[in-house]
Amino acid sequence: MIGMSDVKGTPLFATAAFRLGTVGTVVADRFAGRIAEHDLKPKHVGLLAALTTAPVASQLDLARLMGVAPSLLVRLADHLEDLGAVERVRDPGDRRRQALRLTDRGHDLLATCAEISRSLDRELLAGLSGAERAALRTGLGAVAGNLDLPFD
Amino acid sequence: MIGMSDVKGTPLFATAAFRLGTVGTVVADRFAGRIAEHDLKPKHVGLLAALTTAPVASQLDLARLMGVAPSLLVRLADHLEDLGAVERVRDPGDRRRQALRLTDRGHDLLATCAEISRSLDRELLAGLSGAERAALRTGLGAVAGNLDLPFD
DNA sequence: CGTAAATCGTTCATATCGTGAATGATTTAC
DNA sequence: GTAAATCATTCACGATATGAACGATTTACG
Repeated sequence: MIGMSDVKGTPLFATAAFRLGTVGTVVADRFAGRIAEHDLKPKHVGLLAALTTAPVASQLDLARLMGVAPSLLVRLADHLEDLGAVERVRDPGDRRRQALRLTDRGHDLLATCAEISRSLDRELLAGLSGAERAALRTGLGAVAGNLDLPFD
Repeated sequence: MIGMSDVKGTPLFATAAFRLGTVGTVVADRFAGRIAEHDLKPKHVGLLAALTTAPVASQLDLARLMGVAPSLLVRLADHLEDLGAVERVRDPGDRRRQALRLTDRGHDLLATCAEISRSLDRELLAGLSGAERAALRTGLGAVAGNLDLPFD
């Protein structure tokens, strides 16, 4: 009976890949709508968040971490600098490198985004038990690990 | 002691919103990479998939279902028509309406995408027990429901 | 040493994607 | 039977991400 299960295979709608892709996209869009009033886009928040795990990092390292082109990271950093959320500091040991540093305002903005995320969670997770929420969270964490995403 | 829990709140990285947004985005990107050789983008697959639940539907209905502008749906349908995956058929009862119908080739393409999704699942879910996978799937289904996404 | 190659940040041109406004054909309301 | 609404479509536009080119700096190595 080897291979008896999955003869037809999981239907497309039921795959984790399909559900993650569709649900993730609309969640990201909704998140984008809420942070727009703070002049932020999801990638800006991703950059701010990356700076909390790697307090100071070169722009190129950050670009690789986020999986975006270096030229894009420049513009993200420019915008965050305009907002006063990050500062560029030349690495004295290697003057090519621009390290990004979170300012107090950057921390504040990040705290605001965290509150928005929690508020979004209340809507997304409505009707789920505590155990179900925990299972979803750890499941997402495991998938993130398989994708080499830098989560805690 | 009202409000004692969540004094600091769930950290941003641990929120479902943040994890869904980030993980979902990279999963969607990876999926996009795999279907590219078939001349498809995620939205094309979404349209094909929508046609399996509503076998024939007007383009405007489909646009609303997918949450995209009607003008975009025209271009998605154009491309799928070029690929021979869908046919436009005028509704005889209301000749303004163009109904989209999946062709055999469309069904084939969708089956290919389903196989790609299952293959992606094997990577995303590596290391998760059967129970964990099931919990993740139902959790995603529940979130999809809270977002009014049309899943089974 | 000193020159060649690599690295980092930046700018720029370009491709792509999604939207909203305008248009034409058809249908519905009154 | 005329006016308003609906559907599909085209078009111009904004926004986003990329890769190529460039200047400044650093590293490798004859």
